[in-house]
Amino acid sequence: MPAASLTPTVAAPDVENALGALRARGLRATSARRLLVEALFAAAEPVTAPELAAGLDGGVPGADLAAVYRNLQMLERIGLVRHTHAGHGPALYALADRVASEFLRCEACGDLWALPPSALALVRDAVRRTTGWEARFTHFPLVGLCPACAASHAAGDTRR
Amino acid sequence: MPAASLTPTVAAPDVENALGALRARGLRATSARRLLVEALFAAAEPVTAPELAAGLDGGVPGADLAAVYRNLQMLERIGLVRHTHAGHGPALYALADRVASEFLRCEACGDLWALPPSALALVRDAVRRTTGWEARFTHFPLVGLCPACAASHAAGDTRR
DNA sequence: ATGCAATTGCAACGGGGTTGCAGCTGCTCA
DNA sequence: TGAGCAGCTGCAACCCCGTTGCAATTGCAT
Repeated sequence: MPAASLTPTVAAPDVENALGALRARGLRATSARRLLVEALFAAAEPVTAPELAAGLDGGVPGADLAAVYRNLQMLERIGLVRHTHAGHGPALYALADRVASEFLRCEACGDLWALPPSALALVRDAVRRTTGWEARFTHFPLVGLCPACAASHAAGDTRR
Repeated sequence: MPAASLTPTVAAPDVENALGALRARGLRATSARRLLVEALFAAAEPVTAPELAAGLDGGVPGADLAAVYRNLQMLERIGLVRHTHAGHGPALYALADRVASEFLRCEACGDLWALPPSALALVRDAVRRTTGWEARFTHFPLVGLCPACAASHAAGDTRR
């Protein structure tokens, strides 16, 4: 099943509002979901599902990873949440209206840059002109070498 | 451990030559490796490790997946082999001097395009100019929407 | 309050790949 | 030619990231 994260973004100013968005769609505002949404609002940066599950243990019953995944998936279907694949590790989740849309990941040092959507407009233009594709660097990053690694690589670097 | 597949490509005209490249580095040309290299030479397109292991059962002892992975890794370190991540499935391996260097993957329909390295020169230029990065679409593809999906998406598509 | 479908929590599973280790085997050197 | 010994193999167990099945629970509309 392809077609992921192409849902329009939904912005929620706060936890109550986000839960309201669920109820409006006939979904239930359960305590597990409240905790998850609170954790997402509390997170400064995109976080992994295990991190979210770990952070959720403010509730007595241990936060279940499977439920976290299910709920993240549902929140993403709704448009409240978005995730990115930043390398080989687990995906990073964040409230949809918070993510700085575009990512670059360095293949050599692993560094991840987050850029405002406008920053790569020229790149998207070039892709459109030369291939007809509509490039998106939100769900999967643009991969390459960051300036530092590109430099050390151009000079005959001696790593390894 | 980042830093993958940045080794310079090594071309081997045939199986004997490839095995020679191993010996030249103090590595052993074992029968398992011979079978693997033969399978790679026989493959018309990039193949997965499980496919390689399955194809290797010309030898009496069943080809071991773990050994296949270890040997692919080693061949890649040497520069004889390269792999690409074409979506969510397993990685695709091929002889380094055979891969059509650049890939585009459609997030909506899953389609994968392979383009000659020159095709994305302008894109790499745009990336370099606007970010200072050296983009590479060989190991991880450029992700976005293919022309068809971009069109149906622009029109208010009703999928889902 | 009551009913009942939506959810949870737990455990088991699945794909993709890595690792530990005992035993086998290319390769080098006498 | 064959002995010695790293370098490998094959097997099984394991790890990570998620997903799924299912019985028990719980929102929430009535």
